[in-house]
Amino acid sequence: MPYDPSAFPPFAVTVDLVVLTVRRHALCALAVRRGEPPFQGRWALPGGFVRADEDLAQAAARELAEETGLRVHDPAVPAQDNGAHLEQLATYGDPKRDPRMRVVSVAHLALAPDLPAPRAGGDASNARWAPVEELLQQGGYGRDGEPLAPLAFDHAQILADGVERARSKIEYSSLATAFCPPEFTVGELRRVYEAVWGVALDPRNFHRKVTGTPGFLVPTGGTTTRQGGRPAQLFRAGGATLLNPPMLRPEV
Amino acid sequence: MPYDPSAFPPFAVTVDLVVLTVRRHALCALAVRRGEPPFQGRWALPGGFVRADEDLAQAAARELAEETGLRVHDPAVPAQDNGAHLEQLATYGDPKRDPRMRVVSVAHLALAPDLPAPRAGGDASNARWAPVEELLQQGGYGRDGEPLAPLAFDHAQILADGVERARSKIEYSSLATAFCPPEFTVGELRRVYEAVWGVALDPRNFHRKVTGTPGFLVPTGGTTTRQGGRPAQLFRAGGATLLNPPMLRPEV
DNA sequence: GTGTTTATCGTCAGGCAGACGACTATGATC
DNA sequence: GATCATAGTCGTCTGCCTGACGATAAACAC
Repeated sequence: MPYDPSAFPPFAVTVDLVVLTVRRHALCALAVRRGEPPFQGRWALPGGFVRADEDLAQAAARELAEETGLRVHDPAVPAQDNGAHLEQLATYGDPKRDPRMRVVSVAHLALAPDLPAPRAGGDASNARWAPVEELLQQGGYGRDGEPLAPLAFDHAQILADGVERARSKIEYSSLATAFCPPEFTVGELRRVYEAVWGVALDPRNFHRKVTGTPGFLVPTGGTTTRQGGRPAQLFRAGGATLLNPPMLRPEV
Repeated sequence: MPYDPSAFPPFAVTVDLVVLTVRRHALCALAVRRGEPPFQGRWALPGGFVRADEDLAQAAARELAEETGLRVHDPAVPAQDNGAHLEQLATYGDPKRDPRMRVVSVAHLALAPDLPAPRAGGDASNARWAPVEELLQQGGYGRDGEPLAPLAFDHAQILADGVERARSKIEYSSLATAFCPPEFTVGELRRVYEAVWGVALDPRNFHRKVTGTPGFLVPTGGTTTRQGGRPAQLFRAGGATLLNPPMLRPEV
């Protein structure tokens, strides 16, 4: 198959970001409001073109930094929590997914601790954290009375895929700690699982599981009472990335 | 961010295929020999350009049919085994991965039963099934005395990612049946797991596990002795796609 | 028949998870 | 200060699943 430059159609390649965080007991995603057609005024996932000299992961990290100020966690510095988790999610290339031209989008999934406030070029009204159920639900009205319109393009599908990836991945990996601040309690970690899965977990069994898994949590020695009640031990994420055996989400 | 056509660089988009099968107790991948530079004469994964009006999955299915004659299993006809399993794997877009131009490749993973013989445009010498260890190993000589050169482009990485995906996915899904003919025995299925994981499994525990998982296997009523020894029951793949609890590969 | 191969059924002990009781240590309220 | 509410932590018990492995069954080769 010769690589005749006239033999292949040109594509635009973008990265789209599913940025997830946990706020007020709910799994939330970052959404930005589109400023121009198509889908003008509708909410969409943040994203942008891949530049000529950029790798896909670089482009995703750049977009993430532009939208949130987050830096990407460097796997070479495991002990230091220096940013968000970022991984490639999937690629979407339906010929009609963008009405103007042929665009292939490489979606990425980012997991971040709760952040102060989104910034999209400094305009806060054009970026927000929204519960994923609200973004995926069609029709009706959001918490602020705004009518719920589906996300632009195929972004509802991308978001759904990203949420499902996150939900399944925290089962067998230590990725849930990416939603937590550098130091956190077992209860805070449990509330992350509960928000992502949308279920209630038994605090005692959860405590036994996460503290009994070698390398998952490392006690820092400190305690906190920021959640009220009895002071809780503080932990950092340990070096283990895979949980074996996994923590399976309850069925139904 | 305006979609000014002059604002984004044009990309070529290809699909590359990791086609896996099990032959003679070994996990094998389809490799094709490159006919022109770069990497002329080297082995590579099959693949090709995505056409202007094609979805990514369509392009991958078309390439798979061109290279192997396989049709893709239609999920809408679960009971009928009408082809191979095909899923998107990951996307590779390093700016230097192709020395000629900017190419983004959307890799797909295909799992197929053992096939008669590969065909690459009718020329058998330019396509072959090779054990994945041989394709991933650098230096030395293959079984036929041919010197082992690394796969072209970043295809060794793509192959490694595809193999790891297959190895982990048969843990928690019924996907291993995609390596089997429409009717198969428990022993044949076990040999698939053994080949993919490269380990030996206890036949008794394996039998208990797969026959005890509801919806995994459906007895057809027939038996066969094609493996020698006592006749074995024949099964088809059941409707279940997820195994819960999973069948974990033995550690180390 | 004897030996070999493969399939299939059973048994047993250990590990792990779900259900849940009990106790501890803080802040809030009266 | 006593009481209450809240959250954290330690145990116990039971049932399920798995790994290790014995035993039997049904074919073929000689």
